Amino acid sequence: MTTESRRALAGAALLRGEITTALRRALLEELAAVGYGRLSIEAVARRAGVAKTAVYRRWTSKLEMVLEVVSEVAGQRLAVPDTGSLGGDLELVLQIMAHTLRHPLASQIIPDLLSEAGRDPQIAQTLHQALRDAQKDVGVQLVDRAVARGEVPPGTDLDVALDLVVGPLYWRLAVVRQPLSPDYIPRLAAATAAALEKP
Amino acid sequence: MTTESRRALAGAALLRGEITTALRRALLEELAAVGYGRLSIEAVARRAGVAKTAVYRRWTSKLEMVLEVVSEVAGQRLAVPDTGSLGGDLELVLQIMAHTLRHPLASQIIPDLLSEAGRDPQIAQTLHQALRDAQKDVGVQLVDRAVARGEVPPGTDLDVALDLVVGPLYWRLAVVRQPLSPDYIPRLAAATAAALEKP
DNA sequence: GTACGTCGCGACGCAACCGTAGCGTCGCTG
DNA sequence: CAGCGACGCTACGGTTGCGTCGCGACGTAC
Repeated sequence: MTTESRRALAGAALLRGEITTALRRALLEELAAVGYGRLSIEAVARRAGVAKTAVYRRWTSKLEMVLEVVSEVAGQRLAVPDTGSLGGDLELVLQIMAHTLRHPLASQIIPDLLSEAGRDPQIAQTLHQALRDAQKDVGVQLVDRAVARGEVPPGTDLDVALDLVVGPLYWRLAVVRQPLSPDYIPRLAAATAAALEKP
Repeated sequence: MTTESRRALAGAALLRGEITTALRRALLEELAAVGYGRLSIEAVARRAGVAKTAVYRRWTSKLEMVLEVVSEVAGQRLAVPDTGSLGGDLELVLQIMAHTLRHPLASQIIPDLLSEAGRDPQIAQTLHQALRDAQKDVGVQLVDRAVARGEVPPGTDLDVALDLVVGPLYWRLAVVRQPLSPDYIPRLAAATAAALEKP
């Protein structure tokens, strides 16, 4: 149940939604600035301009707070329109990915939490759940379509295909952090399409 | 100048190499266990079974310690033998990468530090230097050879090519952390070769 | 209009880590 | 063989974050 709905239902003096919003925003900013490891509840409250107890009234721990806020952001589904060809679909998906990974907060938070997922099973479960869902979207909307069009053979290994689509751009933007030349994404899309089309 | 060479040169009562070694090892273990953000010098010394001052005599800060130890490990060059075909070379490189990324310490430390590199320019410079060198090795030994063989066109975009080789496996092993099926690497190598061979 | 419940806020004791100073010891130097 | 320099170790004050408690304020219900 969201804070707002609770306020609407009860009409009583419950959590003030404006402060919850400020805390959510402050959490993401702080997460990007110092990372999960160094994240302190004090700093989040300070950044939101709010007392520490405001946090403890809403979440019981740093982990719970991060999981709730992040899973809400990460849970958004992605609709990929059908452009009519595998190459076109690929280019569109890569453009969307690039747009997301270029966001200053996202480009810091995503690699940080993914690395933390190697230590904390709860973070791992939450993030890998979100990843799996997002990848399934891409797999269904992109690979399955290409199979239906006859562009790729039906026996295509979905595991390899997904890694081929997502891996290079993530490596480039989130790991090596090099800028993209203007025609990088079209080239990458073409090369990836070639990899998928060959049996 | 290394500790050992200083001892050999001066013959005086200098840093004991055994303790330096224990600290290096402890640093890597601690780095894998808690990450750079939470890393404390106290914990490293404790893990090495040594007093805190032993650390401060060798390094002035946590950052300097990490940079020194990590850059030594990361600086090792990679020689890729010529198997005679692009597909064979690719499969070999991917096998070596997979072997490295499966090491328990490396699989934790590498993503952690790479994510920290987004915040700390010094870490970024050190790591991206190492990455650039390693990628150049792969580029020269793998792509250039393929061009010489006539397997790929001379105008191949090296940026895209390198991301295509490294990205998918890194994504799979270091980010999603899913196990590899036995024929995953051959399939990935074949698909990547197809992506490179098409102009 | 009054009483009650929940709010945000500042203050508190506790624990961990930082970086440094003083101590006794060991081994090379002359 | 005497002296000295660098060693590792224990101990210390200062800082930061944790999680909790009691206070006054505010709005709702009766």
